[in-house]
Amino acid sequence: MLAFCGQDKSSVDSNGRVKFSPRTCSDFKNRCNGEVVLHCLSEGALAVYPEEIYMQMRRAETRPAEKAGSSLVFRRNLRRFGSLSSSEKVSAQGRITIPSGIRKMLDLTPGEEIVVVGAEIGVEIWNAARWDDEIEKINSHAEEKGEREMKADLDYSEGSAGGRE
Amino acid sequence: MLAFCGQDKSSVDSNGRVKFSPRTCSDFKNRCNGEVVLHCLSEGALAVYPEEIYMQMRRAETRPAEKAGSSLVFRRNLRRFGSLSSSEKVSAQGRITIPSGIRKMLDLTPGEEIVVVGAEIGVEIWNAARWDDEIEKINSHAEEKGEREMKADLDYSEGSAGGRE
DNA sequence: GTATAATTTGGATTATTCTGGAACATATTG
DNA sequence: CAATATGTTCCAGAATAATCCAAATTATAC
Repeated sequence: MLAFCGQDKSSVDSNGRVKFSPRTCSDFKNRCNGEVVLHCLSEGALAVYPEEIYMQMRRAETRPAEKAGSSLVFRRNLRRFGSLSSSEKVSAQGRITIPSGIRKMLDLTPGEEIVVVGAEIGVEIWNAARWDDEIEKINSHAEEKGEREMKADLDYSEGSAGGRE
Repeated sequence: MLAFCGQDKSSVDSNGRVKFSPRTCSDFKNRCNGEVVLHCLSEGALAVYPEEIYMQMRRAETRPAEKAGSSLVFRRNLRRFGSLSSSEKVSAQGRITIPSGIRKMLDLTPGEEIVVVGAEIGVEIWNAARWDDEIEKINSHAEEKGEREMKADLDYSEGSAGGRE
């Protein structure tokens, strides 16, 4: 059975909390016993990853201390992941509290309509309006890519009489 | 005997559910005991694949966590497959529920006329009007390709008297 | 240092939606 | 024409979502 998939509409409660669907809850329960990392993405959503997944993501950075001494780009990268990530635990009621510092940044303030989106390795929490923009971008990109593939298929047959294979 | 072939007209019930034909039901029963993955395609239909088929499709992605940390394209890909896919089980009555989040996106809202189309590795659920457009596109593409092939065949014989082979 | 207030957290209750199944109607085949 | 298989509709039970409230912890002021 697929983990971390689908979309769930929800909202931020008056205390800045979000409740996950039962599906998502059990996915987190199974994978990491509810131990997650919240990470603020530059595209404007809050990623929620099992702790282990986040560790893998950061393990990609090797020898950070050495690089940090000489590279501003690298220091800013450490800073970005450090300041915009934090550990949380999904509560017994299946809720997490969004850190107040990043609520305004992501339009996830109390009362806002949100969408919890599966991303295979974890989920993402989007402001509903922002998600509409994002899915539109994703779809139009995929469409354009498809159109180009169809065009290439026609051009291909022109170049090789008898067709492919 | 061919699996996942042909077309069946049907409709979406008041609760957003679709009933498969007995043929399609037994195809899913045989292949995957009814465990399927629904995936929203960019061309505007809902693909229904046996879970194993979908897993093969996605196994192409290796080391997803590491790539996700540094690539927007990669994150959007995870997001696309994650948010637009979900596990379902064909019920004892041969029905599946279309996730509400993707109903509007695909014009598969309650009451809509639909067509369940065989696609060899699984089936696709199309809004009836959209399916008419799609089959038109498929046919005209094939026609155009045929025309170009015939033309290329002429050009070929021009260059080498005696024809090919 | 203590008491009060405010904020946060966890839980329980109520209302709504969803799911599965049964019953009935329709179509098809022998 | 009858019998079987299929499609459709409707309803009851269950699961889920939303709201509200109480307890606890923290912060602040005196």
